[in-house]
Amino acid sequence: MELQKRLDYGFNGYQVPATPRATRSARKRVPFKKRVEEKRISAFDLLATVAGKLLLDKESTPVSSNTSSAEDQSKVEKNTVKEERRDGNQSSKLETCDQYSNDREFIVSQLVSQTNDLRSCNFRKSPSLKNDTHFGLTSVVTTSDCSERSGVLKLMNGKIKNEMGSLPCKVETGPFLCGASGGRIKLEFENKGPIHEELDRTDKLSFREVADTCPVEDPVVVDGKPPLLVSSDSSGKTHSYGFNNHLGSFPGKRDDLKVVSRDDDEKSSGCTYLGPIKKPFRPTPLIGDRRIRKTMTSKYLKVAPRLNDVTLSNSDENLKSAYCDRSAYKRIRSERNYPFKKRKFLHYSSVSNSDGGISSEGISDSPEQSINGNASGVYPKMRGVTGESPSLADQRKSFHSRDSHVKFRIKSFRVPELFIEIPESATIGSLKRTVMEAVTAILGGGLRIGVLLQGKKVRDDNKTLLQTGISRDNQMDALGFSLEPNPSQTFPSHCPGGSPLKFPCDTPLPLASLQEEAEFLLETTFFFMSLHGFEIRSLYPATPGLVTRVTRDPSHEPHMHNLCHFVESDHDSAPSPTDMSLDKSTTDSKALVAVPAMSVEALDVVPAHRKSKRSEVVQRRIRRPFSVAEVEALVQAVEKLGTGRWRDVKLRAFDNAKHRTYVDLKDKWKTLVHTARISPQQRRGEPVPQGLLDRVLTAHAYWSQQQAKQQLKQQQQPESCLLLYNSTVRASSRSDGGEKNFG
DNA sequence: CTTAGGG
DNA sequence: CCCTAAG
Repeated sequence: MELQKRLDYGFNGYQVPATPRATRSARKRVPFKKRVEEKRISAFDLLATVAGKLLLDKESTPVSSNTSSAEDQSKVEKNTVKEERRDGNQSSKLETCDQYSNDREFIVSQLVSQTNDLRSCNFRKSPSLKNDTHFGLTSVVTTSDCSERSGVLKLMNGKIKNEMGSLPCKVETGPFLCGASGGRIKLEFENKGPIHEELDRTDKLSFREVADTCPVEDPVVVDGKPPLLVSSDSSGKTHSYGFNNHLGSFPGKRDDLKVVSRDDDEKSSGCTYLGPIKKPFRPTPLIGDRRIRKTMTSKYLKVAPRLNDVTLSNSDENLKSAYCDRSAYKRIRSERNYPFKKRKFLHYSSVSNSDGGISSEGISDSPEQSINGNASGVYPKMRGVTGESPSLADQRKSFHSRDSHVKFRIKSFRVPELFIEIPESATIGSLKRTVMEAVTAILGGGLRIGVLLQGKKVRDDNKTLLQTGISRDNQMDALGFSLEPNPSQTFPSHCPGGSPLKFPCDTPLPLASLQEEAEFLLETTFFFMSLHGFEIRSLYPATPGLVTRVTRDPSHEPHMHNLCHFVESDHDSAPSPTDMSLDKSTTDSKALVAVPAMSVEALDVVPAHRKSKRSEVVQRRIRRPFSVAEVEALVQAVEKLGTGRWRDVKLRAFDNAKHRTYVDLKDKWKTLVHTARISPQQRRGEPVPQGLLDRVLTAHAYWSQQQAKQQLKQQQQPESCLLLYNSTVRASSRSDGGEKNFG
């Protein structure tokens, strides 16, 4: 047999399209690699910055001036990414962070699979599935050895757990403080190991909160179940005030979501957010691409504000805003089809409405505010000493008496809930990327920190912690932090029809750089993730400093592998992502689109001018050489239909081959012709029977001739056309129906 | 969306 | 297999 030569254009792999058409159109054309160049690392800086902000070290001398005077430096020691899935009615974590030794937790996201999505992967169906995304940052004060951190990505039972390794970076947070500015804020993040200075302090307490749990005092907690777990540091040496911040899950309106119907267990968990979304993450509107324009119909991840969440709050404003959001959302959806492909960018949804959408004034006092923040989990709560042991309390007291420093420890921020819709046939790589994108969108919009005290937003940045009362024990429980969209990123001008939406503009806190940082945050994060579970590292240019620090944890591979196998099994035996782990191709974004719930307005509002297209991680489809059988089918179809009707060929012979588009078939034919013309020795790949190749040449010659005649026909006068036509019919013994039959 | 072609 | 211009 002769070897078939394969034309190799140098691509390493492709992703398998879930749906040929949609997939194809959804595919990104811009190499992710090109876009993810410059500021990868800065993303982590942002992370560190955010975390750093929350790690406050108040000094005895209050500064009346602006917070800008404060100098912050932080080193990020560790970052852990986790994705957790909650079980339907039980707001229990399916999987708790097994490594709390890691001070820094980055809980990324949860996946919601829809009815028809990834069933084979054991994903729960949307209705019963509740997903929460957590984005947590924790300062490092642990004695555990963090020098070597390995990122881990686990995907099991619809749950992706990723633990990131070290994220080394130093961040200087200038002007902005976390709400209370009077004091000087010192940010300290250690890259390696524990911060020794703090280890010895006995006046610190560390608290850990279960990811899904909500603050006890949280108004939203309907069941009254205390979600918060308080734990002292196991090391016994490190004591600090720790708290978890939760960005409430983004409320998505069920009606609007085709994807997932959510359960109400969130209420019990008290982590739902109802505020309007103000800040959209800038979408990547590649509006210019006509192809993508139409494609966005069904495949995408949606995150929408939940109406029912709104009901939790009493405030008319909230309801109103929610309503507005909803209508806005509808409007958007109806009027706009966002290109599926382009929807790489999830819109950043704002966690708090306090800044803008709602009247800025009444918010702080309104009951719903607290409800929102607490219940929705939007506002991270600083865990108080609830249930703290006497000794601990004493320690803390002594601490306070000793000096006026207040230590904050933020265990994590919760990322808003994500909804992801992905075709059953989607690859694991697609799933990964989808999650990635969703998280990226949320985190990439630029963040700022909001401080909540007793459910009220502390707007005066110049107040000292002391003045605010944050330093008092009784206030600690009521202290919360929120991640909020950066106001500066909103672009009112982009609002459709002079959008009714208002954007926060009260706080100039965010640094321009912060936004930038935010954009790269996830990107960078995923860089690390890619080293582990996501296997997308090839997409990112190596970042020596970072890369070297992260080690791959093989133990996590199995999960991914299994899933991959599952998904891939539907198709031909394409190499599973695992197999191609080192390859560039891993993710398939075609059928996947992520749409942040809060981003409804964001879509309208957000400009896409951002240079960052980092989320466009779309990779090539996985390469799937044609089998002899396929070639046979192709040849047969082409013999019948000719070389100019690839769509028909597709329909005729590859209708059920989802991964073969007509373009693919056309390309294959091209290569077949080429193969047939070259010597057998030059051919590569699976040998194609010579007989088949002969037919290829024959058919190609025939149809080429036909094509030429066609053109001649058109150029010449009608008469000659008829003549030509007649002669052609005779010569080629056409079959009826205009299809050619080759013996 | 399809074709046709270059990469 | 990707990307795009054209229709």
